[in-house]
Amino acid sequence: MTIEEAKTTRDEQRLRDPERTKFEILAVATQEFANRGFAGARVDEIAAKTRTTKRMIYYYFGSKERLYVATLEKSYEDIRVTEQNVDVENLDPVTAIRLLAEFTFDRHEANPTFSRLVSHENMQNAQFVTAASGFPGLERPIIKMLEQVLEHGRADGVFHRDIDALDVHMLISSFCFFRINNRYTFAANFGRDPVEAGRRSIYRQMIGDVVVEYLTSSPT
Amino acid sequence: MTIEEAKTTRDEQRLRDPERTKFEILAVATQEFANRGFAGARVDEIAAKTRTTKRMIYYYFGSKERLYVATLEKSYEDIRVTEQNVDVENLDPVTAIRLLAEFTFDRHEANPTFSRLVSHENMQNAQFVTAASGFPGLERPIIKMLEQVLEHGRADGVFHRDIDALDVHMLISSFCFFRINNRYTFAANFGRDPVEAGRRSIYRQMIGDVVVEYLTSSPT
DNA sequence: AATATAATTAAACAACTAGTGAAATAAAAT
DNA sequence: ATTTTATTTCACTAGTTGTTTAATTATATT
Repeated sequence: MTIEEAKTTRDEQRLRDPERTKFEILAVATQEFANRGFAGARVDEIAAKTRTTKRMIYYYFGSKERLYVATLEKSYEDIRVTEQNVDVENLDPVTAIRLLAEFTFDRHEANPTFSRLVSHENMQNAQFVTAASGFPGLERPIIKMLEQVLEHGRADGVFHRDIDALDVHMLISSFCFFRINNRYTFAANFGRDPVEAGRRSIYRQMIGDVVVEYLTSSPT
Repeated sequence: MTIEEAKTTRDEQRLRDPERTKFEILAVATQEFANRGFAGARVDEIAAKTRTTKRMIYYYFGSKERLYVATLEKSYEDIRVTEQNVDVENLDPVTAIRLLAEFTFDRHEANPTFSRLVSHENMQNAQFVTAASGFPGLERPIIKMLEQVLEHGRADGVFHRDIDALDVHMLISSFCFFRINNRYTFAANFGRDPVEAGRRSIYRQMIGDVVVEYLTSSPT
């Protein structure tokens, strides 16, 4: 269900739908928190962008902070679900690792909201992500997949680097994250918008090449 | 002059020192804006952490926004100065590019404040960096150096990739930036703090290897 | 030394913001 | 038919926050 669906479907059958109300609040709040951060977001503004009222936000979520945490949890859960749909089981390691890199590349581009939430969390030392340990979606499927591909690649003798899944993930994520999240200052500083449509395929191939060349090369 | 110097030197000779007052406000404001962002920072808090009063901030900087822009300008200028002190003129291209990568790596670690300011700027679509065009420090020395090294490397036949300085810079910066700025969520999500002292040399070498292997490998 | 200028302090203002309380309404569930 | 639950309205508080008015005093100038 998208926000638009939730909005348009409303009132057609039921005048009251707690699930839909909660969903809409959460969806709007996610956008607001992603765009302005926890401190910058305004409860009144979130309420105004929903079909419901500020009072309902407190009715269902209790406080601005609990609403914020709820958006974080939902966003992490969504990422986990997305990653579960990737399958590189039967591919050769080089193809598989490139595919995982491209998947992460696409995910960042398709869902900048998540990256923005993450960025804001880091700017406040991840206080809410850390506080809510037992956070759902913390075992990220992508890591398991990377581990298998790396093991496979080493067994086949095509990967020669002594590096584990977490660091490969960091290498891939950093590039994809930076391209999306630092788009504006990069464009302002260097006169090149890295998210410009025409350059997309260049960067998508680039991160794949970077990872493949690194893993397949030998330490000196 | 550091903040500490400005604080301790104060009052020894003169009770009033506009330059020192301005400097201290700017230094404290930079920390506050870097830590909390423009919206999250509090003028009262900035004032409280200086030796002077809130009124002086308005006396010298006019508004919170102009103070913020001043910290941005100062920070960019500092980076430019730092980059000007790098010299890779007489090194072979592979050594030079690795040195530039390591320089950027070190710079991010030594100055997380700048990265945080940049991150916050991006979260608000770089509205202030963009607005203040004619911004000082926008021609970054590192780009010129990368251009020369890349040209040299291609002339020598050791670099085979068709990639320009800006994209190499993005590859290097993204890794260094992510390691520092996404430290907290990365640690919370994956149980590994990428800024932990013991892992520093691994990542420092890794970004060098990644860039060198990518540039020296051939497109397929 | 007298005066003017610039730096500094103290306090107040006005707008904003998260959260609450209370009361009323009515759709759904029982 | 009755109870429960979801929803709206709206005024209000208590605390915060960016900004300003006015008075004070150190330093520079004449």
